[in-house]
Amino acid sequence: MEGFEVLYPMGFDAFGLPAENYAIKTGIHPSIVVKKNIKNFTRQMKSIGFSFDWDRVISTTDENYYKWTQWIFLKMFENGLAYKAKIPINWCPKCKIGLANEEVVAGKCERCASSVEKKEKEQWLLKITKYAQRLIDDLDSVDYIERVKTMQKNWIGRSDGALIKFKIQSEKLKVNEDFLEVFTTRPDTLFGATFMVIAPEHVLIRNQESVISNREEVKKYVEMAKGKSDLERTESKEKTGVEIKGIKAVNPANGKEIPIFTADYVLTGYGTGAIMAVPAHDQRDFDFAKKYNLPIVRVIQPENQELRIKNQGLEKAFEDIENGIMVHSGQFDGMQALECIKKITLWLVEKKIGRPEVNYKLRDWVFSRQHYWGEPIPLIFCDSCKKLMESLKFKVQSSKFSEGEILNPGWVPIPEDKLPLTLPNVKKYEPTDTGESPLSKIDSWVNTKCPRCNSPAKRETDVMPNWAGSDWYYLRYCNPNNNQCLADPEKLKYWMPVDWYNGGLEHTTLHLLYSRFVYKFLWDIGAVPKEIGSEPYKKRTSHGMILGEGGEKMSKSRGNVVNPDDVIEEFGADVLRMYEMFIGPFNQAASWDTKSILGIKRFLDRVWLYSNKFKVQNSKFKIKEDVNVLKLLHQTIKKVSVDIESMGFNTAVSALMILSNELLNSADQKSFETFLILLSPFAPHITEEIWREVLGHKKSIFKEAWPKFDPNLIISKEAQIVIQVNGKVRDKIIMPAGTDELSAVQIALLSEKIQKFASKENIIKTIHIKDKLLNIVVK
RNA sequence: GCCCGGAUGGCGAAAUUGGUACACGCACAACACUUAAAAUGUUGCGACCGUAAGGUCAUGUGGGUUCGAGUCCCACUCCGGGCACCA
Repeated sequence: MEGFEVLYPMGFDAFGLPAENYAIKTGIHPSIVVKKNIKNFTRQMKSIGFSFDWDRVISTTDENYYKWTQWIFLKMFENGLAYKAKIPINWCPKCKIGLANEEVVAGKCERCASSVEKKEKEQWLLKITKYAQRLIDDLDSVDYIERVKTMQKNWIGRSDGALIKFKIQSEKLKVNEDFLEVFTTRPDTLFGATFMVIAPEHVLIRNQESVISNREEVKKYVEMAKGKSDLERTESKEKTGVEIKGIKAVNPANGKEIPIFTADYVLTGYGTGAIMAVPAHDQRDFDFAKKYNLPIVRVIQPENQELRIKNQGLEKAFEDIENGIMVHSGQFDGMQALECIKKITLWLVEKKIGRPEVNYKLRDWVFSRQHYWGEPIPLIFCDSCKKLMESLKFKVQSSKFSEGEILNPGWVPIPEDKLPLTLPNVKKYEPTDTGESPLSKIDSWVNTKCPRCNSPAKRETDVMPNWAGSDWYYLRYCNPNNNQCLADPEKLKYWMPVDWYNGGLEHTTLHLLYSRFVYKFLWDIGAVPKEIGSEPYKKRTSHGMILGEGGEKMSKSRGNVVNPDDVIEEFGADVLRMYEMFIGPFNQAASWDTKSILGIKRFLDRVWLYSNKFKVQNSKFKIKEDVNVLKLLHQTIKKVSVDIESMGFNTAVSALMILSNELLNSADQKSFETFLILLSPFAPHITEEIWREVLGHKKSIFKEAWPKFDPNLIISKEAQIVIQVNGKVRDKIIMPAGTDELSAVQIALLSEKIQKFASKENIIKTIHIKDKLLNIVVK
């Protein structure tokens, strides 16, 4: 209605666990269920009146779509961004299947309640960490709600610090044998490191096994830690750990021997999987030191004398680096802690015991799933190619092999012209008892020929995670049926980047970040035209969830699901739409309340009733234009226009109601029509009906131009000034617009109500905000 | 535990940058219409004191900054989202 061409697409992304689990339960093939559900969702969305472009619908489970999802994976492989590594999966020893995190409830298998273990498995990973810095930096160039930017930045989690080497020596031999490397953001606290903690998975435990004197105890602890998820390991308030006896570390700053512990609050995935513990200045280390009675050495003192006295008790770690002075730190004593970070890092480099380092929390993306219902990974493992690669060793760089093949010897990509690699039919959808995908049971599919050397070879049987399809769908919407490439570059240039992307907040760190990564990769390799820019989405907003009555998430098991079909049946689609918009702020969760829906129904009923006056009296029904109503009408045009842009739908509806309360007594046809146009995006069905059938217009209301407000009609000649005395409201006086402070005070002092509290004599000062407020401060 | 949000009448909520707290709607009550009910319309509706005029107190809790705080700062409580294999 404002004259723009708008691409507003809808599609279906149905690979993943829910469809697969349904198939396991019912034996119906996921593709059949997915088709059925898509049909139903489409019918429902159409009945609500969404203005999607139904010619561009895509489905990530279609062969013609996932052909390109597989193509993207091949490109990543080719460019060395995909690699195989051993990654633990959740393993249920009784069911003999791998479990998703969601299927593990409090460390137990959701189906059989036995304890879940970690099992190492070779899986494909994507090097998203290579893009970490760009994913942070480019956030400055997009218009995302602040909350989303913050969450992404924290998730990627850049920290600047230092890598420090600690020598390890066996207690008996006193010989330097090994070393432990730690990453720390606080090298300034090095002198305060009184012990070290390593993750239970740390290689040091294996490497030093022969000299560890309490081997059994350590092993037991390591086993126990295997059963816990990262979340469980870090969430427990009570820290646990075991000292690794028989070896010690040496603090390189002061040469002191310090004990080494293993504790599950240190994770392998972050940093080096080992930390130097500085109990005086880190709360977790502090709690650990208290529990195991370890020395706590204060190396930073509060600068402020008062704070210093308050802090002497050492009941808490002192983490305030901004206001700290170094103590007990040799040549660094007396320095500002903040400044000391730089100095001590330089010193580490000089002494060759450390160096500056940037670390990210972000981990590489595990891209394998041992399931059936996903895109097959289009790679083939060939033993003879592997042997050839190994024999070539140093010559491979100048060879015909891609980076991916060099990185993953023996893995050969399927030629692009053989895509899509379609999912074969299976009879059973459960993963196998080895933890492999059910695809591994289909010999005719697994056994194949190497596309490179024609030797017998085997297909990869893992499939891709659900995210794979949704990483690039915005590109496909621009050109949904292209068989030659992802999407025609000219079409991409026309539509991309996405102007406005709305989605749930729960997608902020995973889907949103993954898709930005994949887009950047495609942009780097030229699969997406350079002109579009390095970010796929210009603007990102998020909506809240509609909860069931009583504030709980709608779910079948709770029996509180509201079916839109029923609401539409009883009240109509427009009432449903407007109720959801009116329910509360767009970005906040809201509970469904069937009672409140009546307000919207009454509102639309009144509109309908009023419109019929124009019909009955054959358009002769006419009332003089009322200046005040006209002013309100133009204020509402402004309000509704602004609110739609900022997604203040609840206040836009409220503004329309306020206008209707005035207008629907006295409106002439012209004003009423303007009101209808304002209402049309909210209630498209009823407004179109009135527009054409009642008012007799030939063209659709949606062909009308969006109304513009007249600024002259909004300006007021008078203003109500709130008069406060000492900040308390004592009177409200109407004054001519633009009254200055002096006159306002004079007028205010004439008011009896004000005279009770203020007079010329006791005024200390006055604060005046033009046309709004006057505050008189008295003694 | 860590990261990000939120808390305002009986209820959903409003309050564009610190400037009239509770707009709009629901529920409730009274009245009108009706034989009656529903629907519709009109009016009232934060708490306390007061016939009223008016006053005092109120935006999760406790402190602070300010002429003035729902809004800013500090500490805390509770609730929601995320924590990498639900998507």
